[in-house]
Amino acid sequence: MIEVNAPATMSDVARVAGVSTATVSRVVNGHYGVSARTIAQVRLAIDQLGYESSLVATSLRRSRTNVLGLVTHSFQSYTAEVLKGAMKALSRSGFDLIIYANSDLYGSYSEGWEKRHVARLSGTLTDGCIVVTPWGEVQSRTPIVAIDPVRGSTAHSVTADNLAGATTAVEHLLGLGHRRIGFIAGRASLAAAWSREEGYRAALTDAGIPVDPTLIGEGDFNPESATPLARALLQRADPPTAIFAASDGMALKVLEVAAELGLAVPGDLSVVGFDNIPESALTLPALTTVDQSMYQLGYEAARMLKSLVTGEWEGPRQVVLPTELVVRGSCAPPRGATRT
Amino acid sequence: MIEVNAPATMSDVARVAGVSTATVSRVVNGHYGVSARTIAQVRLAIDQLGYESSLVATSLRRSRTNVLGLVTHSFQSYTAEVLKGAMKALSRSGFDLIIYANSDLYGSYSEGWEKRHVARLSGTLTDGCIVVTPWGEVQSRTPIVAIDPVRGSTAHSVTADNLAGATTAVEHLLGLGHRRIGFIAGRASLAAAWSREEGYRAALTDAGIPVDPTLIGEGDFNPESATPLARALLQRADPPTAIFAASDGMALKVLEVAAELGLAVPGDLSVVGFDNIPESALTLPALTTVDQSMYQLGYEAARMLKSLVTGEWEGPRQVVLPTELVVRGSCAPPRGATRT
DNA sequence: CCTGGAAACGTAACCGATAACGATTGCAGT
DNA sequence: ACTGCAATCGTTATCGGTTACGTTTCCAGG
Repeated sequence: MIEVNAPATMSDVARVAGVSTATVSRVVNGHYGVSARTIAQVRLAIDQLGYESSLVATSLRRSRTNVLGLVTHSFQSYTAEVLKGAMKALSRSGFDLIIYANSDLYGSYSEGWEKRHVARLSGTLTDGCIVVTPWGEVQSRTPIVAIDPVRGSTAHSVTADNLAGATTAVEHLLGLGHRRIGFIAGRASLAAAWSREEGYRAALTDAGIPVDPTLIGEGDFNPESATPLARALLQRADPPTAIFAASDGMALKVLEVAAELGLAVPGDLSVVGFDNIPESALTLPALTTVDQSMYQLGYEAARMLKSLVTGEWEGPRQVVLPTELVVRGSCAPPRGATRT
Repeated sequence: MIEVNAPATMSDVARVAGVSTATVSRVVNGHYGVSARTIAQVRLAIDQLGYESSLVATSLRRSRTNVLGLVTHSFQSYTAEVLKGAMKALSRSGFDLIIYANSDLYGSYSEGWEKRHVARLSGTLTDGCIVVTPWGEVQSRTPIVAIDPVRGSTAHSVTADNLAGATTAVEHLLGLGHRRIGFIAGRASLAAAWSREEGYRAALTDAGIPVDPTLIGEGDFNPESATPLARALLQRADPPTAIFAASDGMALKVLEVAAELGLAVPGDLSVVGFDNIPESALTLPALTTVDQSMYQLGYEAARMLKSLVTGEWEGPRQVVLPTELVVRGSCAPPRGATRT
């Protein structure tokens, strides 16, 4: 293999092999209609020049590119899990994955980021896109699969069973004897946030406890949003004995506020989160939370998108994956209560 | 904004605005030579059609694309840290980031993956690439920055101060009174592995302790490689009282083997790792290790690559970042020894 | 009124690859 | 030798933009 300065192009290969670019293209793509001798010549030239076909040129010309895109608002620890799962689903499938992050939009909280990202990719580069936690509906000429879609979306999506997970979490607190349970909600437009709140309401209602709207704080999944809400809940004359937060990030902030106010966890206050991010195992006490496997979400999303692109998807438009309660140290019976 | 099925192309905009595509291009790219009235017309058409320029077409024609690439062998939890750091360095710089993962190569341990990935991107899509832990030298027409390069590489790179980190780790063990310290090495071709072994040797030599080659196991950073090596070390007639592993992944396997052999950590055996991956804080006992900030590595690599592309890089070819010893519970003085 | 030159804009080649189509070759059958 | 049909291969238009270059417009100055 000869290392050249400028990367070899298809016409370089064609010149060296003494054929036309069309023939090189046919060899590269395994099309019919090339003699064995010519194939060998072209292969040789390709090896000599270290030729690798340009993703860009191929994408521009072809309708199918065999590349799937993934766009995300920001990179978190769970993003790596999603990517791992997606790559597992794609391994040796012939589909490559491109993750695109725009430097202007990254980290800023501007509406419509997912549309712009997808538009940039789906013009010609990718055959379809996975969108992680979109804030709005995303449309595209090519298939889209959302992980954690917006509420009311009928588009293709993969999501955890947030309703059941939240119900289980609150039932866990109820089982410990809690009766006044606060809730810190997520970004209202997201289906995940809505389902988790529904689970909270359902568990209480099923236990015959009326839902007290003043015990619900309107967070937005952004951890910082939880701090003032937790403060407000815990400084009331009649504070809740437990708080269920719609995400681990927010639950961690609840722990911070509790420490700041001199409340012992789980002695004075029980806390439950949702997501099971790695950090929640590291706090003291470790956070009881609801696990949703981001790996699994990534895996299913990629599998679904792949089938959508090839036109062989048979499953439902919306895939729901199970969740699991992870009991750690942040919950205990309320003061002066006996375990029911 | 009208939602159309097929994404609007530049000639669509040109037709609607009643100008040529060249003029649209000039407006989009802010070039001189367009009247204010025409600019307004074109802007209007762009908004009406929801036009977004095609990354692919632009890349193909232009030499500069303002997109940087990042390629990695696999997605790990630390990969997200690298990405976070890189995006921080790139935010509002005008450079976007593309991460490319090939489904054929992913997870398989085939030589030359980094070359193929980079070739795929640098043909035309990106202005430069960050390569995370390459296994070989990577060449390209466009600038390359390696995170954790191969040994002996003179190319641009960012790496942690592995030598100092390893030295500190072993000095910590020596300070506790250990004299027979085993070492499980990493993939020999990587500079990081070599430096960590050098640090191990240097610390021992400085303490006047001869290096015993039979106490060194040849791992490859793959956690599984450590299991038989740890077993061999610990089942000797004269086992070491401490083991320093060149990565946390391997150190965690050492803990497993110790448990399997009925050895108490840190009572019977002290263990130190390297990397400070999230999991090392979760084990019982938690792993003492050397922290290298992957966030910082990603940040510096992106900053360097950006400057390299714009031609304004003034710093050294190789950037070295400090490390820090994180003392947790996996180390104690050896049995029957007093702290020196 | 005429000329010169800059500003504004269109035309067309081009980036690297693909694919429809046309041209050439080889060979079997008459 | 001639026809006919495959198999093989080259030509060329094309994907969506960018840009060198040419053309037109417009206005100031002589």
